[in-house]
Order: sequence, then structure tokens, then C-alpha cells
Amino acid sequence: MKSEITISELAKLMNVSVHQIRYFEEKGVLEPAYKDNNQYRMYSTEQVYQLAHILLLRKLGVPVHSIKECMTSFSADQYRQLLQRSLREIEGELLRLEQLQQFIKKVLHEQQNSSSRSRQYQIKRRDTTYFTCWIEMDSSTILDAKLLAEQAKRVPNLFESDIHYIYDGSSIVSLYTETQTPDDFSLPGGNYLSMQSLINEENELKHLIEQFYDYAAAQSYVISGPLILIEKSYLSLFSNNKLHYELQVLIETVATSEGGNDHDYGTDND
DNA sequence: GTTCTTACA
DNA sequence: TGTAAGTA
Repeated sequence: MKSEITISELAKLMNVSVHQIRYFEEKGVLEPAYKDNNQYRMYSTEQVYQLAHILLLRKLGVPVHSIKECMTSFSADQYRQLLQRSLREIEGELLRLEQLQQFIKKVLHEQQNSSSRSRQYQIKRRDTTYFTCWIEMDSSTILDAKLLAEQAKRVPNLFESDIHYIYDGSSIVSLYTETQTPDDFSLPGGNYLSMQSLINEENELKHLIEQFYDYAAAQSYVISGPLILIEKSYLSLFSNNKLHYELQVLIETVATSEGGNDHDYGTDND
């Protein structure tokens, strides 16, 4: 009974494909102990350990063609650097996944929120929020793909964020994304009248805004500050590409209705 | 049945 | 990297 093993046994032992082992040989990183009379590759424990190292280096992102160089010439210090580099890469990847996880949670949460409360008015408490401007345009301009590509400031995952259109009464409308630190613009904390809506076409927006202001007037809310239109394009995923908008405007706290208030003071703002 | 080589997507 | 064909 031979003490060496065949390629398929080695493959099974190390949980890799036979093809991969031959590939490593072709690239000069793993030679069999010897070839049997039938040309079968035979491997001993030495190759087992060697393959373990190769697989580890692969996991660290070392390309197959440079593994040979690693194994023959790397000092302990060079290996340490290699490990530190891949540690940093993994931390970056972890961060990316955490952000994706957060986004998924947010979408699920918002989707549930919008499907149950479409066209409902709410009062939302908002803390001071900061924004970065990514495009500024005349309100009569149509935001087409060309304009988007040419003028917009690069924002990572733009369409996964809540895009804030701020109408300050002038003819300029600015598009913002939220940031953690003070930047181009900020909204004061306070109570905001909010309405969420699903619309089919952009031209329904005007009507929606009128409705919104009518409602505010009917409820005797004292409006201050600009009109905020929030576009949540990622929610269109759920509704045949209908557009999801939320209108918000800062209202001055009404002193007359203390206590008894039938509004939803949801603090479910991000 | 297993492995080998070669070729291909 | 996986899969397939044709051999030994």
C-alpha cells in the first residue's frame, strides 16, 4: 500500500477540484511527489501542506501566478504585510456589506411604511439634517439623462438615497442628498408636515403640491421654510416603476392643540 | 472506474 | 473554473 495519494484523493481531502490542482501545477506552484507508471500524479503529506498554503494565499487574494514567488522568496515580514493588507481589504468589504444591509433594512421598512400609509398626512419630527448639493437647476428645466450625466456631482449610490428637492421660492431648485456633517445646506429640526404619495407621471406633481398646501391651509398650519420634495426611487422597485415622493414642509408648532391630537407623530425618520 | 490531455465557454 | 471528449 502506497503512502501517497492520487489527485482525486487530494482534491477531496482539501476540498478543491481536481482541475484546480492540475492548474496549480501548470502554473508551477504545486508539483506532485512523483508520477506513477501510469502517469498518475501522486501526492505526499508535503504536497498536502503546500496546497494548504497555496489555498490560504489564494484566500488572501494572491493571484496564482505570483504564489510561487511568495512561497520561494517571501520573508516573515513580507507575509505579515500581506496579511495586514488583506485584513484592511476585508474590513472594507465588511463595511460595504454592512452598508448594503442597512440599505436593505431601510427599503423594507420604508416599503412597509409607504404601502400602508399612501396619501396619508403625518407630522414628522425631524432633527437638524445636513445636505450635500449634487445638482442645481432652473425649476423649468427637465432633468434628463444628459443633464444628469453632465452636471451632477458624483454621489455614490445616488439612487439608493433619498433625493431631496428643495424649492425655496426662487426659480432655482436644488437637489440634495443627506450627509452626517454640515455641508452645502441644512434643514432645522422641528415638526414637518409630511405626505407620501405614489404617482405615475412627473406632471402629477404640481397637483400633489397644491393638494398638500391646501391641506396645510385647511388645518391652519403655519408653514415656514422651503418645500421639500423627497424622491425615493428605490421604492419604485415594488410598484411597477411608479414614482415615490414625499412632500415635507416645516410647520410652526401650534399652541392651541396641546395634548389631544389625532396625528401620527411617527419618529420614523432616518 | 480513474486519470490524463486538450479544448472551449 | 467547470465541463466534455477521447485515451490509456
